[in-house]
Amino acid sequence: MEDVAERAKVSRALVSLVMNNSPQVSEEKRESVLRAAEELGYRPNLVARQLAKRRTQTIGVLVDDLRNPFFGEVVDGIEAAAADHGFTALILNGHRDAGRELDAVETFLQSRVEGMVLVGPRVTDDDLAGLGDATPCVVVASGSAHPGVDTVTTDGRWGAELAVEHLVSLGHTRIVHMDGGSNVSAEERRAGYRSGMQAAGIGDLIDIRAAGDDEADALDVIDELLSEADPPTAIFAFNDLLAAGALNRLDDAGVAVPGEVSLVGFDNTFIAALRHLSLTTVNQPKLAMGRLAVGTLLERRSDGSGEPIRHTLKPELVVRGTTGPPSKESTRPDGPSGPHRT
Amino acid sequence: MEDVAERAKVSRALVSLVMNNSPQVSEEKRESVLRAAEELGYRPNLVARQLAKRRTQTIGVLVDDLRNPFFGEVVDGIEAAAADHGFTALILNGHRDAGRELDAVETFLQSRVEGMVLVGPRVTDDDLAGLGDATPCVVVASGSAHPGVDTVTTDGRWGAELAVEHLVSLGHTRIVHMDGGSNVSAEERRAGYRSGMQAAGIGDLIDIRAAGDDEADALDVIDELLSEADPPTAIFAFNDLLAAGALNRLDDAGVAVPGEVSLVGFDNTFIAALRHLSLTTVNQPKLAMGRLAVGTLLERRSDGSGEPIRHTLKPELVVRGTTGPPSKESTRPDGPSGPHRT
DNA sequence: ATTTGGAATTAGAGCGCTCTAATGTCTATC
DNA sequence: GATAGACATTAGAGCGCTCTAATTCCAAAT
Repeated sequence: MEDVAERAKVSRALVSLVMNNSPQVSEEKRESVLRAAEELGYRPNLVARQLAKRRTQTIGVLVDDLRNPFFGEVVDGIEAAAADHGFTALILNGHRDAGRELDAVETFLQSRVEGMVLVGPRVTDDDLAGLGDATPCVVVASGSAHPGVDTVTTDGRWGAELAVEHLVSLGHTRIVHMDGGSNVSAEERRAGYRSGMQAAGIGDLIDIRAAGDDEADALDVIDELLSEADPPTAIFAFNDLLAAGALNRLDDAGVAVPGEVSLVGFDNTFIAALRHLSLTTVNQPKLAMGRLAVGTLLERRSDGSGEPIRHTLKPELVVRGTTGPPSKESTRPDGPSGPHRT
Repeated sequence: MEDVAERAKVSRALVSLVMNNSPQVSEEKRESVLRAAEELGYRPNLVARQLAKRRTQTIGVLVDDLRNPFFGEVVDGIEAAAADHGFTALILNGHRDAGRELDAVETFLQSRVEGMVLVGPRVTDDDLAGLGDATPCVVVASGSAHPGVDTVTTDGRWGAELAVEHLVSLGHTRIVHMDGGSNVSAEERRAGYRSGMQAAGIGDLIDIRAAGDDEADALDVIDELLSEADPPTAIFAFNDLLAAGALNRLDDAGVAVPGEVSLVGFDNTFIAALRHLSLTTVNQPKLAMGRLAVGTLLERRSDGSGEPIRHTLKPELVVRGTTGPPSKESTRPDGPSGPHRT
């Protein structure tokens, strides 16, 4: 910069003004500075600028797992919205691990991001407690009750109820939920599954199996289910990836879907839409969630403190090919309408 | 920091030493500084540190498309290796657009990353020319002839030959290649398809259709192929996503795979492994490529200049369920062995 | 010719840290 | 008791930029 100033025969300050294209610099000087910069291959140092400005124009984006296409889409929404407002999104990967997430958040804080959005984080509210105050923070897809952070979620409970309702309307009663394990969203969807079952009068058939949120997590559970005397006629999986894993295993075992078992996922990632999977699932508006998250962040920045913002979007059911009526022999005599007593 | 120093009754310099856990500070002072920092909620400012150190300990990672699971896995490898060496990976998204990629690279440069790895970039060598010298740069998966950048690729030509060979060995001759359009890797795979066809003595049947690298890019091409008088018995797609799109469309049209048409993808992303797709494809060692890229970067950093490094990994064919022998009526009378003359 | 006001330009301090060189503090040595 | 050497600590400059306040410049108004 010094060199540029010298070459253009102006002061450092003037170079700075040009670089920030301030309107109050004469055309003549502007050009001469630009030329000098060009000739010297000068590239402003963002680090120094950030320090001097005490602004980084940066938001931190923490992603739970880059391999899950769900997150890719949310991040796309975030980046687009961030760019619209002149912010750069700094993406870090949580690798499905709360500890690494916390490290990432610490990195964000030390990097002085002007806000951060955590997409599907696994950290607890307690962890969040110490952090949310340092900089605005919005949690996407996971939800949080911590008053210091805002949230953008889809109503997982509602979504789960939709799934159960759909299965029930097809005639299913023995509906198992493969849950999300330690995933933060798991509880909500579990609750939706429960209330859906209860609403259908089959609360006594509630059957939840601990699974997870990755393909591999489905394998053991499916094996277990198939080995049982009275396997379910329908499975509601925590997410699409888990459902895909289940589909794999069911296929291995020669179980027809939806002939013998119906299957519902969650997220509506692009893999669910693949014709050959054709997975019935619950849609989350991923792009919109990303954009909304950034919107919320900026709102909070200007607004300062106040009540935590809780955006809850309504998911919707997307019926595809993995759900159908239960096969004859596995339907219960009294059907799905009346509650079952043992 | 000032405050911490004051509170701990030491100098700013000492606080700095503690924060970088230098060995040459007494246990007593260390604890008192740590305590003061804790009490004040002090968090070192990475931006200032980077400026003062004139090191950022950061590498820039440019990803072509976060939605393609291929990239997610490569990035996982990069991050792991970067972390091993004390670097933070700064991820930016190219959104499948050369212009945005260039912006991202400019951001990296201004942020003074100590190296960058471009994963599947679409920028041309000319664009790279001005940038590679500013900081070490390795291109992954796309390849580059520019002497200023190193590359980590799989041998796309070889992979394409494997695919063609496989199809030929099954008895196919009318093998169409749906190419990657403007994707940088497209040319190599095209060349492999060509030489594979020629090696099999069916060079006259070479048939390349411009497609792309996303699911949606497959639709029109499939429609076109199906409307032709003499549709192919096999399709070799640029990548898994494109193959998945093709599969969708073929399914729509009621064309059996592999009954009527065989299909081969490229990348071996996790979607290819889904049983219901069961896509025959060409594997790229994604994690290894990521790690290797970082290794190469660090090598270059210490080594300084020299010959460009070109790591070329051998891909391998993964045979799954979308390939089989051509149906009787569509096999040519003279079979796949002898060249065809018209 | 002098004043005045506005625009263009610049000097210089400061952002929060690190780093070198200098200083201070001990113990071991003669 | 003086000196050296090792270690712990600190002063202060500097990283590359921005920002405020001050200065310079110039044309219009007096």
